[in-house]
Amino acid sequence: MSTRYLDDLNADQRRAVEFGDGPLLVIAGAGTGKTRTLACRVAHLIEQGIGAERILLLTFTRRAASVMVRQAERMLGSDDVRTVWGGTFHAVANRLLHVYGHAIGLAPDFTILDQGDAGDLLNLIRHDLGFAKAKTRFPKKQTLLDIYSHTVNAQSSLDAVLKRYFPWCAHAKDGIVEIFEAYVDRKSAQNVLDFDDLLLFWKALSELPEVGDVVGRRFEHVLVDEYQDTNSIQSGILRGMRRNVSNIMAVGDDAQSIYSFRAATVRNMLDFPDHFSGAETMTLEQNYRSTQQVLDASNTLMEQAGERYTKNLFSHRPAGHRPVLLTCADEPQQCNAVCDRILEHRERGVMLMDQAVLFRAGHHSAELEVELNRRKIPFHKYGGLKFIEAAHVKDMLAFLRILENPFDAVSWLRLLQLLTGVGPQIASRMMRDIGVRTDSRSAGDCGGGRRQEPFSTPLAKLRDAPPVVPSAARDEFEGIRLALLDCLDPSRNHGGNVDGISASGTVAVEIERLRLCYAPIFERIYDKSEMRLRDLEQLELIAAGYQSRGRFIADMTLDPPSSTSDLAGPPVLDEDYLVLSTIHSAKGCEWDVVHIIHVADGMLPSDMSTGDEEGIDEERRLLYVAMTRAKNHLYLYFPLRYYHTKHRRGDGHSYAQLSRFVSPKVRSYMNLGGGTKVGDDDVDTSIRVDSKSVRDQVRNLWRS
DNA sequence: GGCATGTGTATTTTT
DNA sequence: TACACATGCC
Repeated sequence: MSTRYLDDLNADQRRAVEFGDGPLLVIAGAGTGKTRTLACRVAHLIEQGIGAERILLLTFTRRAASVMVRQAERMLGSDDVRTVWGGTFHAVANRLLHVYGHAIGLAPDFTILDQGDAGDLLNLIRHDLGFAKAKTRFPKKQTLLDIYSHTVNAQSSLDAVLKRYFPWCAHAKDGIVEIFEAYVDRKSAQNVLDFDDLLLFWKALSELPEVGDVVGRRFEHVLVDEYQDTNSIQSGILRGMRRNVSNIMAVGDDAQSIYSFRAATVRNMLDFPDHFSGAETMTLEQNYRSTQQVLDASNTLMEQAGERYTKNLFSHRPAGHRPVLLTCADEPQQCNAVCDRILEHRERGVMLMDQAVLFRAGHHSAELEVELNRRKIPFHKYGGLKFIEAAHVKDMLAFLRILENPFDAVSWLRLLQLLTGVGPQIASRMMRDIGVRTDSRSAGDCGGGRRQEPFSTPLAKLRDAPPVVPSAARDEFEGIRLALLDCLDPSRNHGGNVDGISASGTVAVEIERLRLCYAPIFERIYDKSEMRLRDLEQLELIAAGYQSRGRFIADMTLDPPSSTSDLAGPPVLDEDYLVLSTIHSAKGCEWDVVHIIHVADGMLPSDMSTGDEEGIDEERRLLYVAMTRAKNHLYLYFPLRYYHTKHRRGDGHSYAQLSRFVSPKVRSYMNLGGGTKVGDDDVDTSIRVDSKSVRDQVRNLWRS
């Protein structure tokens, strides 16, 4: 028996791995080997004779799950581990609901609305109910979705959510209620679930008397990563899942809780002993990632937090370099400084892949990206706008979603409106013609869990009694119609659509077919269609790896390709590239060299979050997360001056202030430096004063 | 009435 | 840059 992997653990980690039955909470600081501990736990459980398929490993991203499974695989030297149920709450919910959803009246061919789709649906309702032209200001689709989502995820009343987080929308409460009602109805009529529904339905499922027991007992052990970033509904799910079997291990770090906008709450960690009786708690404090210098600065940062945290990380790694705070004249200089440092490290042998640039908001890297391109430094960007959010990619997925779920009105609406002369009204009429209901009354019978035959539904009507089409759109519509029908034609498609499993390679074939009819529309609507066409080819390439259309669509929705340039061209294996990432997306990652840019008040903390203490505390934790990603070298960059063209006020620039988090005490653990070797004479340090008016001036940049 | 087109404006973080 | 809204065209 090869238990060699246990020898690599320290005493605390080992206790966690070898913990017996019952609930366990592990408080694991940054870089304390959390991932390895979880992976070992998985390996250990399997070695103890627990079937891999009886282990549920809930992580924050799909990638985290697969990393751990691979590690466990290596430890055991076998691929037994593959059948572990690993993934995000949402992905697991999707999988379980396909199996057990019928128990709560869900047809198994439901499709999932991503954030954009959900917003579109809300917007549609907002228009239908006449709130778009109301005299009083009414919340927009994104705000509506945020309110809805927060209410669901925090499991709290609409009143409370409005009052606490959206006070400026409180006046519209009645209308919001009306919209939410319709939203719920329409989703059910269309056989679609949004992200929140996945959790909501899973929770309901887990709480059912009989099926809930079956679902819960299916898993002997439940392991949860990043517990500090779970929300109330997720905690409810876990309690539902552990009514009969009490084995649960949750791992988290209260100092790294950065998802309160998704209603995540540290309370889940604090309340763990109440939620799971008999729970034990352990703490991991030895950091293996960073040098003591990086930890000193990070620990000091957290000392200022409103709440005191009990952990203090220590490292036994040999002394390294002090973090560096670089003051730059302005943003262009910041870009130069970052590039210079990156290349310096590269020349000293640090691969680009072992370096990362981190920032608060997706667009903070815009200028840097231009400079990187100019200097021909390859990079992949994580977070921010994604491949999947591009209009043309969404169009193609809408085609596929209609094939999967012909009642998906959001997708129909999207597609039909691509046609010339077809807007919301005509599209709705056409949908009614083929039996896709846009209102709240259910069209198909979704109860009973019986799968719809592909041709018993709108697609049959599309084939046998096509709707009337405006003449300008006739040709293009006919193209779409034939393409959709071709995709479902058994003679062309190796048996077509049986139980959602199409014959091998069919999804890719479908995309290829659909692209034919989409191409002319595509070229009419979008410019730069060359670039966009490549995206569609890429989509087809990804689809080639899938057998089931349903799986493909679900994966693209729940776990879309995270890096924009992942898809830019054919992947070259030994290609070296720099990582750009939002801090949120950098969670759980580590790099040899970390560059944090825009460490200025208004950026970090974001002035969107400086309203209350809690918000500011979370921003501080964000900087903490960013800093603790560094293994050996940590750089913080701060531009003194921001140029702004948008609000033409004064001379077009204003002075920023160093982030309030980088206090004198924190600075005392850093080396201070100018941004660039060239052009330092441009820096007028005398201007850097603690003046209120300066601060206000900066704020005016983003406000008003 | 309904759609295409132009203009202005606001842009955190993600499953 | 993408979206919401207003205007003008069929």
